[in-house]
Amino acid sequence: MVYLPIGMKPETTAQPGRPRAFDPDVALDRAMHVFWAKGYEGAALSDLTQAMRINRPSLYAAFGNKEQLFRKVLDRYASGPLAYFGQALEAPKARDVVEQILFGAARMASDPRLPAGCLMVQGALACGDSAGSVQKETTARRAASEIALRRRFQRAKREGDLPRNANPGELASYVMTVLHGMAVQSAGGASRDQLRRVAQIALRAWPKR
Amino acid sequence: MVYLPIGMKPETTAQPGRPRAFDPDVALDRAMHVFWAKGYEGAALSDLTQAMRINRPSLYAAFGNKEQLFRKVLDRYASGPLAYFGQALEAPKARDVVEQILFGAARMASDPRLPAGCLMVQGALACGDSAGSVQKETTARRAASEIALRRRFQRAKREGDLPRNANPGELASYVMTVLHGMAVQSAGGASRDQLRRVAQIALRAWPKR
DNA sequence: TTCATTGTGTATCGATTGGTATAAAACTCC
DNA sequence: GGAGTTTTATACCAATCGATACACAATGAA
Repeated sequence: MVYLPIGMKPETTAQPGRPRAFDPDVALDRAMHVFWAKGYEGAALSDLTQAMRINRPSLYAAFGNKEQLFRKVLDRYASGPLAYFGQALEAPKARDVVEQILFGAARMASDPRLPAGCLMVQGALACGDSAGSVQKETTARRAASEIALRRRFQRAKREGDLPRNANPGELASYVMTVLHGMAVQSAGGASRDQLRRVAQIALRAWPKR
Repeated sequence: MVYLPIGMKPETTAQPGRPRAFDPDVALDRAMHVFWAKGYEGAALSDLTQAMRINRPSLYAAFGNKEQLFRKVLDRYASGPLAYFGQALEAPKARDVVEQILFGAARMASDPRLPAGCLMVQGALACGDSAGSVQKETTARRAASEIALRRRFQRAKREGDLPRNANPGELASYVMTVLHGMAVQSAGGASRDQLRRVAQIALRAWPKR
């Protein structure tokens, strides 16, 4: 164990050996775009290395293998394009949470700088046996988001922010359903305005206070 | 051109050559299950031939190639498991149409005899370049369903079945969004009851007459 | 400089992919 | 019983898949 000087990141300490010629975060972003657009199975290693502008051995040395790279991409996706979801959970009212999630999805899914749809949905929705592990991973992350949303609605119910007969689990499942449906619509070419109109209609199902 | 005897199907006429040892429709059903569970790219030819219980040359002789087999599977899917959609369009009221679509989806997506989710959604949502053609096909079919639904709502509006300020296009887009979202939820393991509760909530957004 | 260490680039690995060539088997027609 | 025709079964094809071996380049430490 080496104790690093305070305030000095491990990445910036001088390491012996040849320094890498690429920024891992930039490479991850490029890999994210490929997985996002083509899915886990549809993204060939040649597609990834070409987009990441690194050679194959560099990819394996820096990220392990294709599956581990995908998991790192999922982390980066969650803390990047999907960050609006976690922020939405902090909105003061449950209704605001839902609005921010649905309109945030409409904004992200139609960002011209990003591929259409949602990586958590189309990354590995249905795939062969060799990708079963990453399929479970994306499924688990979607389920985790739904649980977080349910907990948020449970809190809202305690705070009198939702009617006493409201069912937080069902409401969370409904919001996630609309969210995932918007991802499919986006993958099918839906525009930002179309997605926003869908979000507007979906909000009409929200229980009156 | 050969004129066949009246009332005699071409398939039942005696053909020269060795008769095929399998029922093409049964084989198609089995192929449908594979594509449905694994997606177009995730379904290897070895998976297909094993499930269809035919050899590779028989598959190519009977169905062309993998892509043409997938398209034939899509046709069979539309006229089989997805038949409830077309029937729902014939319901007398727009509200009944939506109910039949959403609850029909809940029933189909959780049929234990069928794979989870929806083939039109997870068959080729995001895939590599080689599958771009089938991706366009599934996208086009989803869009065609939305258009059919919009036309049905336009008719409902003319019939006074929907308020004058209702927007058939937006309503159709909303219903398709919920439908596709339910497919994702089903692929993630949602039960029939969960899907039905989601459908119930989604219906609360429907405009009052 | 010299050594140790790490990243880069090329070339390749075995396995699997979608797709066929070929010959035997099973039928109809003559 | 052949002749002609179509399907089946085995074996195989080139291409691509994810993953590496190896030699060399580029750095820090001694």
